[in-house]
Amino acid sequence: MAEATNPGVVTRFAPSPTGYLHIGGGRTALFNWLYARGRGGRFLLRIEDTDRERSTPEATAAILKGLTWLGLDWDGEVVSQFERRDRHAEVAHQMLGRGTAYKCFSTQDDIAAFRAAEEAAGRYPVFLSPWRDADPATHPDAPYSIRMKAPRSGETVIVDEVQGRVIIRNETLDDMIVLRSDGTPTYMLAVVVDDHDMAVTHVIRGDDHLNNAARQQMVYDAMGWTVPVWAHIPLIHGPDGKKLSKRHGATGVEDYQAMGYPAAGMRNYLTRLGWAHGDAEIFTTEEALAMFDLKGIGKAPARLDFKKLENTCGHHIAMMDNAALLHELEGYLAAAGRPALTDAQRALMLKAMPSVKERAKTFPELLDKAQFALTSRPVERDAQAAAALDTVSRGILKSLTPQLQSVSWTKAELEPILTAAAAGNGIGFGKVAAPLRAALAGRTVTPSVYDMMLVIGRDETIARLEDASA
RNA sequence: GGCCCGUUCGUCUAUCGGUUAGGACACCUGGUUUUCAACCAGGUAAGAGGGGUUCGACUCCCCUACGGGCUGCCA
Repeated sequence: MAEATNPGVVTRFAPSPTGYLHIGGGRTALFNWLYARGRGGRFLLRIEDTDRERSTPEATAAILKGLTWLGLDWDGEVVSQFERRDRHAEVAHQMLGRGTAYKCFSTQDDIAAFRAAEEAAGRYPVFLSPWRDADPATHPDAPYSIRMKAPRSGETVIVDEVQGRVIIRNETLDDMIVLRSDGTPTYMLAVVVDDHDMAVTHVIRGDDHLNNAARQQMVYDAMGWTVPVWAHIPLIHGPDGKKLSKRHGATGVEDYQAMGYPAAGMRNYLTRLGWAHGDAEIFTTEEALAMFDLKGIGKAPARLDFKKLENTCGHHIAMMDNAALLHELEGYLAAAGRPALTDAQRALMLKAMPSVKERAKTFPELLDKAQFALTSRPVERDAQAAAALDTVSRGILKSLTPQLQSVSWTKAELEPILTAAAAGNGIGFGKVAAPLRAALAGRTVTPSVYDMMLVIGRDETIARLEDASA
């Protein structure tokens, strides 16, 4: 273990339910999960659904589905941030009582006017509320928001496990609103209250929150709460180095499932993207759990590389258990909207697995390599296969069938027959293998001819040879 | 505009002041082979630019360039 186990660790993943689970979010969740689980700690899930306009139950369901597919399980119930709004408001009022927050009667129009005037003058200062130090006796009977009374001088230091010491001068930060004039909490307040109440010890999230951390830390301080360990990780970029967006194609975790990448491979790849532990490249989830630490996270944004993703997935498909592979393959079929396997195909697929899994990087590829087993007579032949079945070849295939009737169906018994056929016709084995592939699979690129014969069995083999030589 | 973060082979990265700058993916060459894949052996390829500090900088400091983020009564 890179670090001692620490059952006291509590991490969380806190997405906004405004779409499906973004691949970057999936990686953030994975890092949190690895960190907590690797230390015997807890991993919590909170849905930040305070934006009622954009939050949907469908999005929440999609996020849970994405996490589940990735194999990331969370402890306890999923927390809805929206449902905790009363608690947030309570804390805002406690801040008022502590003198660390104040009522602000400036309207949004006032603020907009202030900003417009400052910008016109070429300045971009923070908004300073005239109500910050106002005598409560002068408070009008009007709607107000609650603003944090942030320090106006000095600096806030964020000690971050990834970013190091980040110093923000307090004068660059305004008195952020913690409770809106309609009584609803803002995100900045809600995250802090929730993380505190949920006893989160390590906040591992995208570095787009790094600046926010300073203001959030002020809330911790204002309430006298313990600040969690911060770890702001760089975002993932597309292959062109730009922030990952729709135009890069796949951005949702569900897209990757539908493209046929195995979850174990995704976990490995995503773990390794922006994190390193020496030369470790291909590892199991158990190994990742043992190795993962915050120190190994890089500060620069990483780009998605599909070639490496595929290579990583190929290793995982090859090392996966056949039955587990079949099960996940069926999950892929459903996710991709492809027809499910019949019982017969399922049995054949399982039988074919050892001969195809070492040559596939994705599920579509696995299916394609196993096409010989999943297809049924009459076998459809592509152009090259048809060309391979010339008159001479058909004659050789025809001469083969009687011999195949009686041998025991093992590679050891089959091999002498085929090599003899080649030798008898004065040709290399490759020249016999080509028409055999064409007859058995309808293609010229297939797994080993012996593997195919053993998987589909004697009767099917003979029938296909007869079809081809007729 | 202000503030914050980043920059090592094409890509992911190792290095934590002294290395022929290492590994992986990709790519190229050769081998193996029953086609393809896999596999084996080689190879091409890197510390953004400029100043410092130091006996010595990829490593520490400053500037510039480029990229990203924040700058909401969004999250």
